[in-house]
Amino acid sequence: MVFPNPQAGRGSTADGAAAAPFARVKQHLKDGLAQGLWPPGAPMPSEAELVAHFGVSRMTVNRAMRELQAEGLVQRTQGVGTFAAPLHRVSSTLTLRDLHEEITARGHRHDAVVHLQQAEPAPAALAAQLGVAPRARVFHTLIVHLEDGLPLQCEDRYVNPACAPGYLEADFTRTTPTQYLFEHTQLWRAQYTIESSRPTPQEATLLRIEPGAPCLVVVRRTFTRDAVITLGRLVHPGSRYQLSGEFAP
Amino acid sequence: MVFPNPQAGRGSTADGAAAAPFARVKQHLKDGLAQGLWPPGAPMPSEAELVAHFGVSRMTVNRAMRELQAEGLVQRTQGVGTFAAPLHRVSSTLTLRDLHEEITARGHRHDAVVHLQQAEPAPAALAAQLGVAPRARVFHTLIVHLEDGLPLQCEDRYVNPACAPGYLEADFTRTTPTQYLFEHTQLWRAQYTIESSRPTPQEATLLRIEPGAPCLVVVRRTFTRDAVITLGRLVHPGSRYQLSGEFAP
DNA sequence: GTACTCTAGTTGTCTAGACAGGTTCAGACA
DNA sequence: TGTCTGAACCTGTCTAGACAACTAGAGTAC
Repeated sequence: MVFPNPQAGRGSTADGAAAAPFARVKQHLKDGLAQGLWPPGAPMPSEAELVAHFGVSRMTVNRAMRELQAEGLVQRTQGVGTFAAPLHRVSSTLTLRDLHEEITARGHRHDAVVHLQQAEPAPAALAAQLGVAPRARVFHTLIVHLEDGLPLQCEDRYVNPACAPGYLEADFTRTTPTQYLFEHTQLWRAQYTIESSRPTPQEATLLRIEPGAPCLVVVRRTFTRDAVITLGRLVHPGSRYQLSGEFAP
Repeated sequence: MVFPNPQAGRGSTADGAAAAPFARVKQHLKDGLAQGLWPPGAPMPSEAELVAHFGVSRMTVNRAMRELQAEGLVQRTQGVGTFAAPLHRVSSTLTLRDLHEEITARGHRHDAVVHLQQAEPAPAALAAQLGVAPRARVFHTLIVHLEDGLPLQCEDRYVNPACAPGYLEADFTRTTPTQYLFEHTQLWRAQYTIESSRPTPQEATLLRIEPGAPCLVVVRRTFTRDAVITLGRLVHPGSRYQLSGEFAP
């Protein structure tokens, strides 16, 4: 079994020798993987080998390996061994932040205009998606969010009354539905789709964009352990909004 | 300090008592968090308390807590304690799969039409983004991917020749640039943005859509540890393509 | 040749104890 | 009143050893 040079690609001191055992072992393995010392699928040193090589206890080596496995860098099989993971897929944690947070984090002003906040009978298709009886009353809000006065998001949202009975009394000029639902429901699971499409005529008017302008549309459904909490359609002018993310091993 | 009922919300047997110590402790804590027993910011039991309550060793409790921290469910501060994490952000791992994989996984046929595969001098702006000298030669491909004969993605890509010298010789009707670069470079970091915009006239023609049709545009940059590997603009007709993802604690 | 058993090697898990480093707060002291 | 000190408590880390579960391959009996 081969070992990468612990000094490669880093400063000369304060790491290879003096560092804590766990950090030393884990960094050594990450370095080796980054350098391509163990190509995808290749067997990596066993825990016993690393114990002997570093003079640390097996628990320490085991923790390093377990964390690399959690990070998707290696694959382990009991009774067989540890192998460098086949190439990391380009994936990333995409965070759908609360819009209020996002705008204020940019140092801008967030305003919300509530166009609709009422209970109404759900059409059959919507009722099915929310998991309520057809024609049952559901809560409906239509809110436009502005960043420094410019419309950034049109939020059309239906809420299951059973999950958030007080939803119609909330003041959505002071808090966002996202935040309200976070605080008043037990969020358990969320689904979303992201697509590009044209706004409806109403959305175009509310967002003050031309009717055919491309929009980034996020449809989000959130669930408690058992029921659907809310179904939201978030429409953003393509010219004013983009999602971004990053991935690193 | 309070403890949730370990049986709540689950089947009656085979878990609370017989399960392995580590799994038992971790599930207990996750249950309590899911039930809202420790609201965001509330102090959770200390390791010593959990050791006494479960009759396990501290290493076991520590591992459970450390993993919950890695999952973002709790926050820990040395000398202070462990606290339930403030609101779980709705975040999710968004996987940008290789398009070939994605199409074949749906049971459809994938074809690629290579419109351009050549070296050309990089304009200043592009050179800066790729980290090469202005007017240096870079590799350029323009490929349209089709799903069952229908254009699904227009892939306009620039590649740093230093990272993938053989790029121009690859047969991109048989493999995708994404896959080629995965196999021939040391991917280290990736950035992407997702936005909605109109296609360029050329893209509209290649994708066989009307000029003003909304498109989902993903711009992706990938890096080795030191250099930019590639810069790609992936344009998808909004009517034919959407991203989706899911989040669960 | 086939089927079985045994063994060496590997990861998975757990324990009991130890020390280090950090925070908080009460109490002593000036 | 203000400041320092020390105790109590917390997490962070590491060790040495143990047993369990699993796999792959060598060897053996049929």
